[in-house]
Amino acid sequence: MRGARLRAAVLEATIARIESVGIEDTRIADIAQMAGIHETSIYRRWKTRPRLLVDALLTHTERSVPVPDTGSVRQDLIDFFTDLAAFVSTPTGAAFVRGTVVSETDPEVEAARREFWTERISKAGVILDRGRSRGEVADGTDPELVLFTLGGLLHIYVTHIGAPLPEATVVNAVDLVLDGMKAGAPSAG
Amino acid sequence: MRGARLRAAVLEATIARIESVGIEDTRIADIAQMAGIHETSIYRRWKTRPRLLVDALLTHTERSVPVPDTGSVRQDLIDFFTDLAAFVSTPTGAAFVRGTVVSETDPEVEAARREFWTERISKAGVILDRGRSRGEVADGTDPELVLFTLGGLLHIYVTHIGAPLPEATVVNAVDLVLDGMKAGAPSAG
DNA sequence: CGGTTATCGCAAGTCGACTTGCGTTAGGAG
DNA sequence: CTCCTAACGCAAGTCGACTTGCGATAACCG
Repeated sequence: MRGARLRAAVLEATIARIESVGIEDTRIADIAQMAGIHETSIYRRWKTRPRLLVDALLTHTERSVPVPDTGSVRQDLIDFFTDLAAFVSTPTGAAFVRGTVVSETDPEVEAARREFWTERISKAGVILDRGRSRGEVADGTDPELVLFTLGGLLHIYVTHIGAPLPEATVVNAVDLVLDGMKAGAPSAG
Repeated sequence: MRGARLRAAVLEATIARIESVGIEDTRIADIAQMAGIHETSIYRRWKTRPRLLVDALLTHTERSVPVPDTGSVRQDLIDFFTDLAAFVSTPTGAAFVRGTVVSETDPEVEAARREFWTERISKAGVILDRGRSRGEVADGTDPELVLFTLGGLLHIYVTHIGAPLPEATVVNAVDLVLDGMKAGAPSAG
């Protein structure tokens, strides 16, 4: 076992461990044993535990960033953030949100984390763009601000509230933000 | 040195260490030495490092939660969150926001963290209440949702973006949220 | 198919968080 | 002022993250 095969095995073992015992009790010694390789190989390739966790979580989540297109900004935003809320409510999702934060001052993890979110944000940006071309959204609206604001709500729930966040909250938040974005609204921006 | 005096000395040493070498390089052995007490005393009283850090940060920040009252919801919100943004941009502030996240699955820290934020949120809630009684804010508005949404924006910036967040962003975010709250707005709820 | 080399296995060790058992003393109760 | 007990000092040890030096080999290259 070496190279790409080893990497795949370790990543798979990492995800398996996170999902079975939680991210806290995921020892790299256990991962190594489960992957059938030596502990040292992990440290030489990933350097630190946070990096391995982020790499595993990132690789495991890369797929499936469905950006809805229902013809309504409101519905698109609700769908998108309901999906995100669902993901963030799973053990893996919560682990990812919190786990990336744990890294603290690690430049590598910092970069990976930023990349992950900015990618998601920019992809979701088309929701706002389509809405604007449809006349649903005011011209001066900053897509990034809207997305970060909505995303921040989910984020603070996971990291500081701990509560599962009812679906109604997403709808309410979208409406809250949306009514300030509608073309007919008085002073949006 | 014992009891309350010991506690004060340890807390002071902890803050000093955080501010001089950063939260990452703050060893409890160093804190013990700086406070002139033994390492064991810290572990017996605080149990874990995160708990000590949170306690120190919390005690050190307890004061000064100024809730503005300018007569305008918009200005009140801008002032409040600009202050919060400033705090969160300081080393201690960022350490607190991120540090509380580090705690992960510790019930004690979880509780302290929740208490900290809910206290702030509830205190700031009067801003919305005053606004509603003034007719600036729609009746159906959920103060908590608004506060968490705005707070979440700051939070995601600190934890995932890392950027200092320009003052304009606070203003824009307040306007974004506010225009969905105004009594004249169509569907705020 | 033989040679090169980066990658891996293995052992031994560092470092910091955290625990435990026991002796000692501060500091309040009476 | 004396006694009592919870709080502290100290030593020794556990555990997991992370490092390092060296021998072994898998995998690509020719």
